[in-house]
Amino acid sequence: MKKVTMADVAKLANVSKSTVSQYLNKRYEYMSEETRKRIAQAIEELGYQPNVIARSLKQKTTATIGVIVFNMLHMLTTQVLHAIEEECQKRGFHVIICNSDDDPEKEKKYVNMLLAKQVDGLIVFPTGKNEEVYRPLVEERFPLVFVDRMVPGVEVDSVLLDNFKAAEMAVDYLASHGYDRIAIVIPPLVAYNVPRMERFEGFRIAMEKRGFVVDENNIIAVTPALLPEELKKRFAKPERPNALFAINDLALMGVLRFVKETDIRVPEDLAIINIDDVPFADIYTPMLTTIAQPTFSMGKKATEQLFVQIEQKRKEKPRVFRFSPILKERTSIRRKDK
Amino acid sequence: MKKVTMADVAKLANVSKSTVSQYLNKRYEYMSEETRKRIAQAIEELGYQPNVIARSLKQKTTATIGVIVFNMLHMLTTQVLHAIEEECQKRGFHVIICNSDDDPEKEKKYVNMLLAKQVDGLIVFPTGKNEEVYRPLVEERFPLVFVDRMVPGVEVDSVLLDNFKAAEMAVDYLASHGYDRIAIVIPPLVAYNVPRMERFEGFRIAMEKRGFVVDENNIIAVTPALLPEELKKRFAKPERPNALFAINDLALMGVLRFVKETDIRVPEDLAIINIDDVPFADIYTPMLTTIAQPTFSMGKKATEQLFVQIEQKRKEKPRVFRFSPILKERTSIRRKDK
DNA sequence: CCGGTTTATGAAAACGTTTTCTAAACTAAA
DNA sequence: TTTAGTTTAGAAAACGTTTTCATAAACCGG
Repeated sequence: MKKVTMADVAKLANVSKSTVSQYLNKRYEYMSEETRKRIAQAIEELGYQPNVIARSLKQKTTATIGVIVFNMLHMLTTQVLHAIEEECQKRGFHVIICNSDDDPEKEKKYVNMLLAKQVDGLIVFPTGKNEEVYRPLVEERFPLVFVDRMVPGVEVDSVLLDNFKAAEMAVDYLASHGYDRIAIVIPPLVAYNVPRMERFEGFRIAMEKRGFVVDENNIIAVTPALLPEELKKRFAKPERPNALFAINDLALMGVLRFVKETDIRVPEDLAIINIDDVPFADIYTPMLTTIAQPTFSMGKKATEQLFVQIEQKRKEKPRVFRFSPILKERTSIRRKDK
Repeated sequence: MKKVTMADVAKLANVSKSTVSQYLNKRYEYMSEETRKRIAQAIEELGYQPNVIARSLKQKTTATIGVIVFNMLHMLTTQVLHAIEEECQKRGFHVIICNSDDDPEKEKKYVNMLLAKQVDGLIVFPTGKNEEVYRPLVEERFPLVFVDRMVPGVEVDSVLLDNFKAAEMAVDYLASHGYDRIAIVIPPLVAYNVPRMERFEGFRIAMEKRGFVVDENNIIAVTPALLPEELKKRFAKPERPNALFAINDLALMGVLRFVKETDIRVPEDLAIINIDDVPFADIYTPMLTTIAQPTFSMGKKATEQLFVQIEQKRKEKPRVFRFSPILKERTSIRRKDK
């Protein structure tokens, strides 16, 4: 049943395959009203569907892009993906989604598979490794954009949060509300995780700018699962922080779990702020003041940028787009006099 | 650069394309160690990557499946998708993701595009419409499975929550904890939304079984955004419910927002239970008792089932897999004596 | 009625594989 | 040495399009 081909249409319409092809590609220029009608009818009658694969082989273009993400379950991912899908939909493109699970090996395998599949471009939330995989791609001007993270040593159009600003926003907001003992809560620092490093650096710089010292004890850098434990230890020690800056939603969960297990009151005893707007922010008590990422705009931009690369083959120097974080003022922070 | 083809490899290795093809498909049977080595080396030397498109054209199989979801942002979707991706990854398949946005027209367009793209199978979270689109597919035995919802009038392998059981679980749990005035919170009822209807029916039946009457006032069927408002109205009336059963996470959000705006205490004045485990369930105060869907198993099953369809062309009668909900007992419900 | 334009169509060669069938080369037996 | 069988490898025809080029038909002014 699935076997009706262009040749069949041609036969039925009494024209050649070439003519049918013309018709399909809307090259009506030199085609009589008559034939056009006959073809249309033949197509209708046979329920003909062009075989996209065959066309792709000829045209070397697939109207498909690949997206590789390092964490499919993360909300940021979901939202950016949503925007990507939407933009592609507008252009008649399809999206193949791959989950590297933060494993550079998988990531590598996927980019190769996607290239073999002749995708027209790639949007990657990179693990941060695999420099040698991406380098040839940029050399070759293969359409590629990074989102959220970068790969040190590879220059590619990238769509990132302005992490410095986000961190600064956090400490400024806290400081201007009278908090002076601010701790940062962050997963373990690894050099290739650019946003993490940037947020940390941004924090440190903002603190210094404000004249605060960053006590080693106030850098809670531990894997999220261990966070409640670690925080408990920290709060057993003297000079308790009076504000916590959680670097992302996972860290926030750790913080919230910790808070729940103690009798610390928020915001009376402890202010909380974090990066990533979470869906329950205004349902939680107190409502959580967060620093949101403009996920939708980021996904849109990433896709748009990919398409400029796809369309104009010659490419200028890669650009890094930094998106401004958005402060969502709620009630987990309170004016407090020193 | 991207132009190295099998012919090039053949030339360099001094063999014919056929032989290279054999090699690539691991048909080593009648191939000397010698040639095998030469080919391997030629491939290595040229950095040859087979063109999957060309192969697909010949083999009429693309190692790609399409997934159409009606809501990309929903957590259920994300999690099921994650499992699907993982299962496909194991089998060397790719997944194209499309968001119908709960618009039957888009959904229809997408299934046609995906078919034209020659995907080997389709997993759909259907809007519930488009019977006429799916019917021919099942006739033709095209690999297809539905997830979460169904399409009335089309019999297809489906992976669904056991919605009756979920609803029953909710009322049983509530009832056995002494709650007797249970209200259901649910988006507007529409016939083609199968899970919604089933949950509602399940609720009604379970209530009757328990000897409770379902007061019309205790069916809060309104779009989630209007929920806080509507609940406020309901609680202004007499015979307030002492327990709320939210049919899904969106309804839950409405409930929680409502609770936050009033001084009703949970669980003292009001018990809450809902379907869909939410990430903040044990961070919220009180911790939320929920009825979780086994999303991962569902995604896995859907994919497995799709692959049995793909592999064995002849297909027995479609099966509906009902997954048992999982009660997550927490503290938003309390023993209470009448 | 005749060359020269237009206008409309078709033949055939790609695209890069897989696959079938045939042939060459080698081996062992006669 | 021939013969028959066994390995090994290649030629060529697909797969379903697009695209280039040639040419046929129709038109048209002189």
